[in-house]
Amino acid sequence: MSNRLDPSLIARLPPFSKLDRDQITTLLEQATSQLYPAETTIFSEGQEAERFFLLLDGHIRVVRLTPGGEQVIALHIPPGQLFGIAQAIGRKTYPAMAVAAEDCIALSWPVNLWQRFCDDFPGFATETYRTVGERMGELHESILAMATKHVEERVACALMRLIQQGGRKDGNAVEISFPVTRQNISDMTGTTLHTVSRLLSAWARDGVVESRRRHIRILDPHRLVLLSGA
Amino acid sequence: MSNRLDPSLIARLPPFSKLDRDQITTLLEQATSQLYPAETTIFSEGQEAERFFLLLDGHIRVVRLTPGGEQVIALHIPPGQLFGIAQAIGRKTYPAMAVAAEDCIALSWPVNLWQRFCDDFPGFATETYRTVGERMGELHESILAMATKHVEERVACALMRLIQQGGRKDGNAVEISFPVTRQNISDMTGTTLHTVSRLLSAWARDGVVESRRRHIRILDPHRLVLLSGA
DNA sequence: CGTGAAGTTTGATATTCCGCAATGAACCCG
DNA sequence: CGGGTTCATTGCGGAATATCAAACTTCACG
Repeated sequence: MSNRLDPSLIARLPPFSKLDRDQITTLLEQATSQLYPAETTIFSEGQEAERFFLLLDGHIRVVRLTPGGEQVIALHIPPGQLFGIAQAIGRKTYPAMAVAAEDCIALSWPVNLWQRFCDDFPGFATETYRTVGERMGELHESILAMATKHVEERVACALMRLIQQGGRKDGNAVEISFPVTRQNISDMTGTTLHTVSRLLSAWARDGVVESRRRHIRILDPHRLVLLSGA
Repeated sequence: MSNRLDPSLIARLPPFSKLDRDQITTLLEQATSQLYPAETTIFSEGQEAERFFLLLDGHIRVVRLTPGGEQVIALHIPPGQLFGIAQAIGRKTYPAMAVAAEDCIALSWPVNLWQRFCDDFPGFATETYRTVGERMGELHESILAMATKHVEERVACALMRLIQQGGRKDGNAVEISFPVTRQNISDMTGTTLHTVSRLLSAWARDGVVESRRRHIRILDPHRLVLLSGA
């Protein structure tokens, strides 16, 4: 809960990019900064939405649970984005669970500041609604993929989404910059970790990917696109 | 494009329920009213969002198309709700296609009035964001169902969603009040019309449903809930 | 009416993918 | 450095569901 946050941390991020130095300072003074170790649950589905968050570093998994205990990963939040913004969609409770995919640092503010931010900070409201729209687009894409594509294509799509949000380029290859298990990928695509494992093995044989435990590199992104059946 | 619209048409609908008579009148004077015959495409995915809509009567299917020409029904819009509200999610183009599931009547306004509505009409912005939130919730549910449930359960869920939005009660039974084909249901659930047909036949044998061409009645809603694996 | 189009049913066959089971490799921590 | 835990691999059999094919109903419309 440091109150020595550097304005440069957030000055360039879209929701705040139009603000002047003073506004940024005000904003930071009211913020709480916290480290969430990997696999921490930041908030749960249905829980009262008491704060909203800005992810500074790391990646968040947005997860929904079934009554039967299975889990589905609906989205990933990349650094620099707001999350836990139930207020933006007229809710008083969080619509899903947020889990730190790796060690994460996030700022957060109490909900009662939400309206203030929207009113006082030009571009804040607009940008958050754009974010909501983008996430809705991603959900749409997921549904489309689940409804029309075969497992192999869906898994390829999932990998592509992952590298789009957390891809470290390395020559021709791309590595997913945060830890991902086979189980995680199966939770994104509605399959089993077995099937994912088999697919990755096959792709590794063909030189499309390479994978260590919890880490995946795509050696031939182009071939992956083909496999995704775009 | 009548300008003799009765204020009572919309005065009670959530987005406008807090407005006084004069405001409603102003609002209606600026609106265009139009009939969209069944199966009409009201707007297409990617198209410039020039107007936003309020559905007065009928049901809308929100559809996405794959490059391969398959279609997926992501949502249904019931009467009384806004749709085509790309502005609310920071977009300049419609994110999906809207098709009239039956004869529909809708009001629409040019986008340049959107900001005015948000500023001038108390509750309008809030209500639209609530709507966006609800639709996001539905997309989440779809994803959860597609990822974790078997076809039979998914189809049962789809029927339940349909009766929730367009269900005419009739004693113990419920009838879906607008036309639905096997193909439509398969487009909602990511199956084939063949499988849906088989399931409905089986359920009809068990007395759970009854169906004519393009119309489905649920005779035993409780059994359907069980089949949905809630 | 009669004809065609759209929607539905059903069977037979094909295939994908899951579930189960067991082994093996990588990592953490004391 | 050893022991346990988490994560990954692989084979096999079987169930769920798609695909193919054909006949049948219902309806709209001339």
